[in-house]
Amino acid sequence: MSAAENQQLKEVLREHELKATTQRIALLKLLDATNEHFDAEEIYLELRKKQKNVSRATVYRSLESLAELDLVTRLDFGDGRMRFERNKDEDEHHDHLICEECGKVIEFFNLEMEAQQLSVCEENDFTPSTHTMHIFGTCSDCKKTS
Amino acid sequence: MSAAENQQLKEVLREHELKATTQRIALLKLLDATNEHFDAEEIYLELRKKQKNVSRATVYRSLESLAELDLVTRLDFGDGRMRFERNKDEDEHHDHLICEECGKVIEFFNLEMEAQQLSVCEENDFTPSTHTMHIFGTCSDCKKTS
DNA sequence: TACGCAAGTGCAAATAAGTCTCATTTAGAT
DNA sequence: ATCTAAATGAGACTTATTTGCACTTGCGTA
Repeated sequence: MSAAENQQLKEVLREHELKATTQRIALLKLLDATNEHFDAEEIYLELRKKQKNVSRATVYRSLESLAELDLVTRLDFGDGRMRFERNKDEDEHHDHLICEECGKVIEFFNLEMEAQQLSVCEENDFTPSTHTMHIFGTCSDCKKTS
Repeated sequence: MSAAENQQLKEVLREHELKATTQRIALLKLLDATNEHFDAEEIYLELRKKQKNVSRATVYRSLESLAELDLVTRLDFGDGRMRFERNKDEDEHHDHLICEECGKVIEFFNLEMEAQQLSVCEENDFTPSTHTMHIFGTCSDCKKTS
């Protein structure tokens, strides 16, 4: 509810030439406040739970605009729906470990891997724009349980 | 049309405890013969074009069984449909460079990258099963054109 | 502070990819 | 040649996402 946070998000939106609507602000605030990787439906339900009136269509459309402007990132874990994470400031790219049992997502960054990616691109005269590296498997918690 | 190829594919299927149906043989033969990364609909249309009678449901079901047995690999390039490639013999895992302009897919293998992945998994006490590494960007041909 | 209008929203209908049901067919063991 | 579990075809269904269109709202301007 912080007015300061609202104000800041309004500015972020305007800097990117998007109208600062209550729906978009609520959406950004939600993503800012979580470490989870929500899908569109979850975002929709969370916003509703918080008494924000918003429609599914708006959630999808907002996420699209925000992703285009790199304010959020689309994540595809291969299970048929897109997930979204807020692009915290201008921090470094990270990749994901995804637990196939509990769905937990662990973020990681590996400099050497990034370097290898660039070298692969050079070898193939390929100009990279983005990349995704997902490792699927079993997390430590789930190993204990099983 | 080679009877020898048919025979070989029949055996492959049987070794994996799948009935060697004409549909599955045609599907495998198609994937064997191409370097493209077809999606289910494309596979369906290609088979129809070749006068093979097969239904969409069978394409999906066959691809599922074949993927489970590692005879084909599912590829998710994040555009909302799964693509498939034949798992040539028992060769090494490879990753993909995907041209965002022409859709071309270049396969690569990088030993150092695979090693880094394992080390990331260890650091996080994570047991990997599979991974995907996709680099999106512009291929050399498309760079020339633009 | 009120006005205008393009940008944004809500709703419901439309798509798109993939899955499921069930009656019919077929591979392959006997 | 016969039998039966496995596989298939047709189409209905599901789930995620997109779109058309009438209505609303930010926000620049008077």
